Amino acid sequence: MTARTSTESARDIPEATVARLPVYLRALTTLSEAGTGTCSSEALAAAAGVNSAKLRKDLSYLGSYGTRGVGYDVDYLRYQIAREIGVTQDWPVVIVGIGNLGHALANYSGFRSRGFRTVALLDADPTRHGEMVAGIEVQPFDDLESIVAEHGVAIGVIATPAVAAQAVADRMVACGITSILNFAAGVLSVPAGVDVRKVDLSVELQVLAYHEQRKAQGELA
Amino acid sequence: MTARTSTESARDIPEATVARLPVYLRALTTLSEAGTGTCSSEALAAAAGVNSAKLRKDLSYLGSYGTRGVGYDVDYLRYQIAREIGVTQDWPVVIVGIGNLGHALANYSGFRSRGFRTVALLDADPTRHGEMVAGIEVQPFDDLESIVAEHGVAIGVIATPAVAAQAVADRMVACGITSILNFAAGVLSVPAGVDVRKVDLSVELQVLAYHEQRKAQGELA
DNA sequence: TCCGTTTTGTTCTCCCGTTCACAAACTCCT
DNA sequence: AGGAGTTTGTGAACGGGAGAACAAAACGGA
Ligand SMILES: NC(=O)c1ccc[n+]([C@@H]2O[C@H](COP(=O)([O-])OP(=O)(O)OC[C@H]3O[C@@H](n4cnc5c(N)ncnc54)[C@H](O)[C@@H]3O)[C@@H](O)[C@H]2O)c1
Ligand SMILES: NC(=O)c1ccc[n+]([C@@H]2O[C@H](COP(=O)([O-])OP(=O)(O)OC[C@H]3O[C@@H](n4cnc5c(N)ncnc54)[C@H](O)[C@@H]3O)[C@@H](O)[C@H]2O)c1
Repeated sequence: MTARTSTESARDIPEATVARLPVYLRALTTLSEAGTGTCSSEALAAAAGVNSAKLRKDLSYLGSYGTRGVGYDVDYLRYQIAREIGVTQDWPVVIVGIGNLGHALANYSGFRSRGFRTVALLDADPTRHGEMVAGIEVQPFDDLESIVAEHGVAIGVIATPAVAAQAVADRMVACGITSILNFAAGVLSVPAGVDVRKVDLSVELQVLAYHEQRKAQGELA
Repeated sequence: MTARTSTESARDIPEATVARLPVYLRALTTLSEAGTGTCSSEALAAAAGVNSAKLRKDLSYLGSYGTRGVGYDVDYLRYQIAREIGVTQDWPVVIVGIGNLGHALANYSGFRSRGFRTVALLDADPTRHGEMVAGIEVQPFDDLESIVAEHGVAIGVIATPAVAAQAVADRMVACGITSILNFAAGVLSVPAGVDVRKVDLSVELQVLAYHEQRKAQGELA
């Protein structure tokens, strides 16, 4: 239902912009680590791989954090974007399905360093229980409810086979998870108010194949 | 350069549509396996998780493969989409960087079944050489050129740390690879004519966090 | 053969996102 | 203090994609 109340918080930022903010954040972190104190929209845009006009417009949705004639203070802007995205706080995450992909995700250090803390690894297969992955013990999927309640988990990752994905999503939603990152193929149906993002590597490769095929066709002209 | 010659092949399909064709393809495969011979745009759209008008418009770019009053022949449409995307043929692929993620990718059966054949696993770390992953031996990264030449590889996957990604991409491009799927963070710069698609899991999680934060804010109203 | 029903293919309109272009604002130099 | 040079923030034009709506086409039954 999500009743979209009147206060509806501050301004709302276009989806396309939201998807780019993390990219800017990473570029700023790189610049900061390189010792850069200030940068122009042109320089930051180059580092992020976008058009500078687009970058400025994106940043303008957050407020006026730059100085005309000078540019942006790297650390200040970085903090503002991090705050806007919500990665100044720590987000507890559960990963369900500790197979090939689940192992890789659990071992990935990039999540922790960006404000996401894996609080549990869950799998339905009893033979996997007790295994330690990246310092965390694999637990039964049935522990989901208690873990979510205990840690206040809002974000869940699904790395199970496609056939199990909908059932896993249903359980997640039922116990209060409102954001899901799904690696399984197929469409997940969830109630309004729950966000789902899907990562589908096959689609990516197939899009590449399409363009590749067109290049090949063009060559015999 | 890619000189975009005059013939420029048939009609060109909007990018947004190209990205959805693989989704339709998967939905059709599922329907076919379930024994469905014919389906309406409404039914297929539901299976693919999109609007039916959008689906029909997408399909109209390929041609008129439906029958008014009846719908689409599942297997026929499936073949037409597969042909358009280019997955009726077999695409040889190399994966570079056989760490956490590289292992998961190599073990993933979904690629093979969709027309992508992993012909080599490459890593710069000598201690990994000789290891068998999914029936393929990990080879030195320096074998890249000979493997690409031998198998006519056009698509490369980068699963190395971010610092190595640009160098790997350069080597790939130099030996004739024209499509890259990149899992490493940061921006790859490649010459015109080379397609790069990037998968960034941190970005996905951060977008979820943004919306999650907004939901939380709304609640205290 | 003719009419009602179903469903496609396409046209039209609207909206979101991208990009251009420029005034406003700030710095630095003289 | 003033002018030249920079760079931001934004108004406006533009392009592409999403969805509604409908005419054209096929089918089935009488
Ligand atoms: N491996 C990859 O590189 C890759 C790439 C793209 C997509 N995917 C997708 O990601 C998913 C996982 O892939 P994978 O290669 O890790 O598969 P996998 O078979 O190695 O792992 C799946 C895990 O999920 C567990 N599981 C099964 N049903 C479950 C349930 N109901 N509840 C909890 N856990 C359950 C299994 O025990 C297993 O450990 C698949 O849907 C796959 O299509 C994987
Ligand atoms: N593991 C994940 O779930 C995950 C998630 C998101 C993004 N990523 C990204 O994917 C990439 C790989 O992640 P990972 O966890 O597998 O890292 P990893 O360190 O486990 O593996 C990297 C592999 O690349 C090899 N390598 C390093 N330099 C190389 C070079 N120049 N040429 C060839 N091979 C080289 C290393 O020997 C190692 O085997 C990283 O950029 C990471 O940020 C990983």
